[in-house]
Amino acid sequence: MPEPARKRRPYAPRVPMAERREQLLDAALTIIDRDGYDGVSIDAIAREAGVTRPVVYSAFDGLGPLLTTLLDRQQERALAQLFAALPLDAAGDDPVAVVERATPALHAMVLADPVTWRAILVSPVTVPDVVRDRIEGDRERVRAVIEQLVVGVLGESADAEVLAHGILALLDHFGRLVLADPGRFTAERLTGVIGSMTKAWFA
Amino acid sequence: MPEPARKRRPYAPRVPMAERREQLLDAALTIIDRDGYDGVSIDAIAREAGVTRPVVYSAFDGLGPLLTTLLDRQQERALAQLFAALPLDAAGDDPVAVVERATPALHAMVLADPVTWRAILVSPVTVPDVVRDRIEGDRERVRAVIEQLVVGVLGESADAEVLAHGILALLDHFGRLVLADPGRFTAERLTGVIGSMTKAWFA
DNA sequence: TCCATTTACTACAGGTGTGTAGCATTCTGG
DNA sequence: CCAGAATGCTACACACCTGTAGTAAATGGA
Repeated sequence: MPEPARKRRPYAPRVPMAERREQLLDAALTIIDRDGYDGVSIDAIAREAGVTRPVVYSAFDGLGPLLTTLLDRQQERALAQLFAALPLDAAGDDPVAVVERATPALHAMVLADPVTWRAILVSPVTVPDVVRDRIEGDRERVRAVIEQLVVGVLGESADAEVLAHGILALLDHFGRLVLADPGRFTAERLTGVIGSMTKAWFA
Repeated sequence: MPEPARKRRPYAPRVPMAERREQLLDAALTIIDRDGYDGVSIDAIAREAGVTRPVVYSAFDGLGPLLTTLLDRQQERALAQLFAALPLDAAGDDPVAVVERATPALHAMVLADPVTWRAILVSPVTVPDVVRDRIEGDRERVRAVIEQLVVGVLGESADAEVLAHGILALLDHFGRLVLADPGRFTAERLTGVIGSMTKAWFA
C-alpha cells in the first residue's frame, strides 16, 4: 500500500483575482443567508469557497472591507428593485390605488430575490458595525423618500417624520413575514390590510 | 525593592451563591446593553463581575442556562410592565381614548427601564438561539393578546392576525426610536401620530 | 483557637478565529 | 521549453473563548 501521503491539499482551481473576488462575495452572502451574520468570518468564507484563508486576504484587506464591498453590490441590486416597486411618481394619484399597486409589487420583489432581502431585513442591529451602519444609512435614505411621499399626500400638517418611520417599520416587518412564511402571508392578505388602512385614512 | 510579587490576583469579595448569581446576571445584562449579544461570553461576564471563570461555572452550568435564567428574570419584569401599560380591560371603551392613554404609558415604561427594553427591542434575530427563541415566544404571546384586542374592537371581519403583526411592529419600532433618541421622539409626537391613525380608522 | 466548609483562584488542555511569512504549483509569453 | 509572474498552500504566532482539576484563602461554629 502506498504511503498515507495525503500531505498536500489539492489545489483549488486557479482563478483571476476579479473573478475570485466575486466568488468570495457570493460565498459570504451564502453564509449570511444560511447562518446569519454571526457565521461570517474569513475562515468560514474561505471554507465555503473551497480555498484557504490567505487567498481571501489576497483579495480583500479583511472582513470589514469584504463586507463593505458585498454591501456595495447588494445595495445596488436592492435599491434598484425597491425604487422600481415604490410609486415614486404618484404625487397626485389616488392613494388607495397607489398602495394597492405597490404592495403586490413589493411582495413580488422580496420573493424574487429572497437572499438579498433576507440579508437586509433580517439583520437589524447585532451585526458587524460596517454592515449595520451601511444598512442603517440606506434605510434612512429610503425613509426620507417615504417622508417626501407622505408630505406630498398629507401636506405639512402631519408629523411626516414619525409617520415615515412607522410606514417603513411596517414594510420591514411585512417583508420579514413574507420571507418567513410565504404561504401564510400572501400578497392578497397584505394588500388587503394595507389597503384598508389607507382607505380608512383617506375615505 | 521588594519582589515583583504580583503573583496572586486579589480576592474578589466573598459572596453567597444566591447573591453572586444575581450579580452575574446583572453583569450579563450590562454587557448586552453595552456591546450587544455578540459580546456576551462566560469570560466577559466573569471580567465584568470582577471574578474568574470558575466562579461563573460554579453558579451556572454554562452560558445557555445563565442566559435562560436572565431571560426568566427580565421576562417577568418586562411582561409585568407591559401588561400594566396595555389597556387589556378596555373592551368596550372608545378606541381613541384608549390609545391616547396607552401610548404615553408605553413611552414612560420604556424610558423607566431602558436596559431591559433595549435588550428586548434591539435584539431581533442574530442572537444566541436560547435567547431568540425565548424572545420570539414572548413576542408571539403579546401579539396574540393584541390580536384579541383587535378582534374585540373590529370584529371577525378584519384580518386580525396581520393587523396585530403590524401593530406590534409599530410598537417595537417606536420603542426603538424612543430608546435611540428620547429627546426627538417624545410621548406627545408618538401619541399624536398613533392617535390620528386611530381616529382615521374609527371616525 | 482551630478545623471544616465555602468561596475564589491558578493552571492546563483544547477549540476556533486572525493575520502573515515563506514555500509550492501553475500558467504564460518569449 | 523555460523563466518569472500569478496564484494557492503550509505553518506559525497570537488572541480569545470553553471547561475542569487542583489549590489557596476566608469564614463561621465548636
